[in-house]
Formats: sequence, C-alpha cells, structure tokens
Amino acid sequence: MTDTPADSDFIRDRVRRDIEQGRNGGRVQTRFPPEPNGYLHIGHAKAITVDFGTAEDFGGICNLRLDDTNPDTEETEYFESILADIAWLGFHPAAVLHASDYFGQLYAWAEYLVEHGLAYVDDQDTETISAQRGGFGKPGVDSPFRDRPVAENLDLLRRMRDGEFADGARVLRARIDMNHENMALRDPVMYRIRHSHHFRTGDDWCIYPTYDWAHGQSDAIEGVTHSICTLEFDTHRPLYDWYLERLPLPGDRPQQIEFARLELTHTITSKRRLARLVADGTVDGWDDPRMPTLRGLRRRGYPSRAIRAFCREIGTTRTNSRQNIEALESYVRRELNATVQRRMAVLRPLRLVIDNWPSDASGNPVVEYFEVANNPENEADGTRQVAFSGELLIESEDFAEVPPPKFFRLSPGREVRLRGAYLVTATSMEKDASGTVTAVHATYDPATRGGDAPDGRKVKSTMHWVSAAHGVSITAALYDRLFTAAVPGEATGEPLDDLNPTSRELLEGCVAEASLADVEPGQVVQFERLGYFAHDSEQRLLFHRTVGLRDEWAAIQRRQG
RNA sequence: UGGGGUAUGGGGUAAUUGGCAGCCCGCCGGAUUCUGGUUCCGUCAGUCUAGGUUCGAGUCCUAGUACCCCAGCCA
Repeated sequence: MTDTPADSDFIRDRVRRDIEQGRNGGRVQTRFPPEPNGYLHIGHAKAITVDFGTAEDFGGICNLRLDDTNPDTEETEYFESILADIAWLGFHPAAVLHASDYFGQLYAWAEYLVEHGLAYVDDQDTETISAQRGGFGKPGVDSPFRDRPVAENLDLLRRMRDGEFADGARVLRARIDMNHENMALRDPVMYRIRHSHHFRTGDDWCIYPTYDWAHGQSDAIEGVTHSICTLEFDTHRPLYDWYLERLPLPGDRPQQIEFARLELTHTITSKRRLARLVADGTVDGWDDPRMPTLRGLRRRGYPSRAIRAFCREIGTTRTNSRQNIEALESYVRRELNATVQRRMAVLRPLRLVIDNWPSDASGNPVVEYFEVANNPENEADGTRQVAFSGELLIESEDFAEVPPPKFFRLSPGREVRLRGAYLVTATSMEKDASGTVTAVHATYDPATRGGDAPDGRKVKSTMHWVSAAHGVSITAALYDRLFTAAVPGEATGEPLDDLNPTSRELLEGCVAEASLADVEPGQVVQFERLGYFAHDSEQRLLFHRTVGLRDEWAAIQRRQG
C-alpha cells in the first residue's frame, strides 16, 4: 500500500485559493487541538490526518496544541497518552503547545475588550444567565450588569483574577447582542472562576478562559492560518471571528474551517459511553482490543499505516455520514496481507495419524523438516523450517465425515494437501462413545514431498497443520468488533442505541508451530486460513476474526441459504 | 419554535465548474492460486421531490421534503 497524495477536497481547494491570493504570505499552518481529558480514538485519527495532512500537502506545519482550559477534567496522563498515540499514528508535530501557555496574553486581551466596552462582569449565577439567554426564536434579556461602567468592570475582573470571589460568583462575558439569532453570540462567557489546580499552571490562576475565548486567540498567537475543526463548531465561527476582529492583531487572521467527523458502524466514540464500559468492567480498559481507541486498535494489531490510509482516502466533506467498519477493515487486511509473516496454528485440534509414515532404526517416527515461505507476498521475509511427522494436528472443522456440498477439505477417501508437505488421503477415523470423531487416519504419498504431485494431479484444498510432537500450546483470545448490531444482518446505519457490546472468547488448547517463538510481542502474524493474530504485552495472542479469513465457511453456507 | 449546515448506487466519495455520472467498500459471478486468503476480470445498482431555464442540468433558478448542529460558567 502506498501513501498516495490526497485528492482534492474542499479544504485543500480553500487552502490552495488562499495561497494563490497571497493570504498569510502564502504560509500554511494548522494545529491538532485535543483537550487532554481522555484517550484518542479512531475519530481523532481522522482529525489528525486532516490537520497534519493538509499542512504537509502544502509544505506547511502542524502543531499539537493541548486545549487545556478546563482544569477540572484534564490530567498529565492524558496528555502523555495523546503524545504517544500521535507518534504511533506516524505524525510529528512541529511543536507541542498548550493553550495554558497563553493565559497571560488572553487575560491582557480580556482587559482590552473591557476597556473598549466589549466585555463586562456579570454577577448572576448560571441558571439566571441561562434563563436570560432565551431560546430558539425567543429573544434574550439583557443582564442588569450589562451596562456596568468600564472602570467597575476592570476592577471586578482584576479581583476575579486575584481570587477574591468564590467559584461561580461572577463571569466575564462578551458584550455582543442578547437578541442575536445565533445563540453563540448572546453575550457568551469568556472567563469563569474555578479555584482548581491545573495540571500545568498549578494554582497560578483561579479564572479560566472558555473554549470560545481561548481557541481563536491561541490560533492567532501561534500563527495558525487554517483552523480546521468539526462541523458542530460552525455556529461558533461568527464568534471566533468576532473576537479576532476586535483584537489588535497584525496581518491576516486565522480562519476556521469545519468538516464532518468520522463515524463508523459497529463503533461508538462517545467518551461517556466508552468510559462506562471501562468502569463497569465490560472491557479490560481503554486499551482493550475491542475499543475504538488508538491504543485498543494498536493492541488489536491494526497497523497505523492502514488507519492513516483509511482516514485519508475516505475524504473530507461537510456531509454527516457513517462509514462501514468493513471499509476500515479492508485497509487493515490489505496492509497486513502485504506485510505480515505467516505461521500455522490449529485452533481446535483434531489428530491426524499418517499410518504409512516411516519409523527410524530405534522405532521412533521419522521427523522431517520443510522449508516454508514466511510470506508468499514478500520474498524478503525469507523462510523457516517446520517439523513434520507421523502424528499431526489439523483444524477440526477441516474434516467432515460426510462432506456437505462444496466442502473441499478432508473427508474419507479424499486427498488434500498439507501445506508445504505432502498430499494425504483420509482412510478411516476413530470415534468416542458419543460418536464424535477423535482422530483421522490417513496415508501420505511419498512422491509428493513439498506438496506437488509428479503426475500433475490436483487437489481442491491446501490445509494447515502442526506436528503434534513439535507444536507449542497457546491461548487465543478471540475478539469481535466492540459493538454488534442488535439486529443480526443489520450492518449499516444502525442507530447507536441498538449496538450491543460483544464478548471476548478464550480458546484453550490451541497449538501453533514452534517457530511462533520467533515472533516478537507487538508483531502481527497471519495464521494461515484463520485470521490475523497479534502478540500483546501479556504475550497472549489476539485474534480478530472480522479482519480474518475464518468466517469463510459460514459465508459459503450463508450464500447457499 | 429562530439560526446554521447537508442531500449522488446498499455504504462512502468524485465529476475538468453547464458537456459520456467515475472511484473505493460491500454484494454477486468468473479466472488464477500450495492459504476457500491475495491478485485479476466482470455483474448489479445512484444524482432527495416537483416545477423551470437550456441544444444539453448532479451542477443554474423557484418551491418543497428529509436529516444533522446550536439555548454549558464542556470542548
């Protein structure tokens, strides 16, 4: 998969036009501005790709800016996870900045607006202010403090800053228009009193700027040219501009551009709902492989390159939409298939005894080693030696006493290929008291060493296998997508309320070929014909069936009705 | 209820700005294959509705419809 340059979209068209018109001296600068109050998820990956990608395409720069204006929700731990996740995704901020670095400048500008009669201190509480704001189609009511003299406002603002008042006692509001048709402009709050400890500025401040008062100004301070955000901020754009137009700023002002956030089927990105799953133990944590967090996806074995390619190629628009999770999985599968090594493993073992396999002088079965390609798609990955002997383990679903129509694998009298080894023909089977098949007996054709018949005869199936005496036992944890639609078969456009969390399935007694030991933790491997596995930090193997091959037989059956 | 935004196959996204509606995912079918994977080829299927302008409309005009966002001292 190649990193192709992004196609044109409305954002890039806009930037291109600005450059042509000489705006900002032809400079392009963006920023990714998360609040450090949680872990990054797949939705953020889209924003990151847009922010960094746009800058990159025009030779500009993109900074990481933490929007840390609310001390009550933000923590250093989140900040650090954001840093790490962006790095994992493969993006490199030109600088790591914080809105809290600008608290001094922001405050000075607040006094500037007060001095120009454009902001005032309001002594009312939240409920009163909210009630006075009116509603859709209903005018607001001016605060009784709206026409306070400048000197009094200035005095009160300074005393707010100096900690003279309790939390919530007063706010600073922009003096715009209580009858504005856009609710965002009905005298929005700029500063609130919070006697809280900020994870970076400590106890230096007890008043904190709101998002609206901080964001555009931070952009301006940093020299951001294009402030790209999601659609729900579009009614804030007039306010963004209102502040910037009234401040003594040189040169061109930053401009806000909105695009539709990424939504996926079978996925939620609501911080509240994800937090609940962590809290109630539905998942093991924020990095549970079922989670849509970047950490979860990484543990699941999703390559960051695939996530990047997906985010870039689904495009940026202003249309609210929901991508099929299959589209993401398609990028993951494509990337994994091209880059990842193969191993053989058996999830639900069934003994396969080769009755005509030779023994050595001391009566032990001969052990033979085959050289198998690590990745047929990529010769550079080399080969490995795999042990073969007279007693093997195969996938129990690869044998059928009575083969259903279109079943190509092993059944009595049928010849199949054991990958890389020999052609074998099933002859008989052993059953327990309940009639369950416990072992299959077969004969091999010594002339087919390596898997090819000299007479050119073909077999319909090539199966994976593990030598019983040489396999290593593993525990596989099988994960589905985090959510599944409540109504089976309803794969797209499902309402979020109909999504149910899926469970994890632990498979004991799985056996893999010995060379699995060469695979390092964090590395992803394709278990041939089964799906993709990833080592996680606890050395447990994770299997994601949705990106794998394992549902093939179910799919065939479904097609046949 | 006022304001803002958006409508293109089952899903997502393009269309040189008024000129053959293309691409990706999915589905279905076929070919290749030592993975029922991959790869390759093919099929199905679309411009929200109703009018209008025009030789010609996804694109322009008029009217309507549907969905999303906004009434935090969250971001």
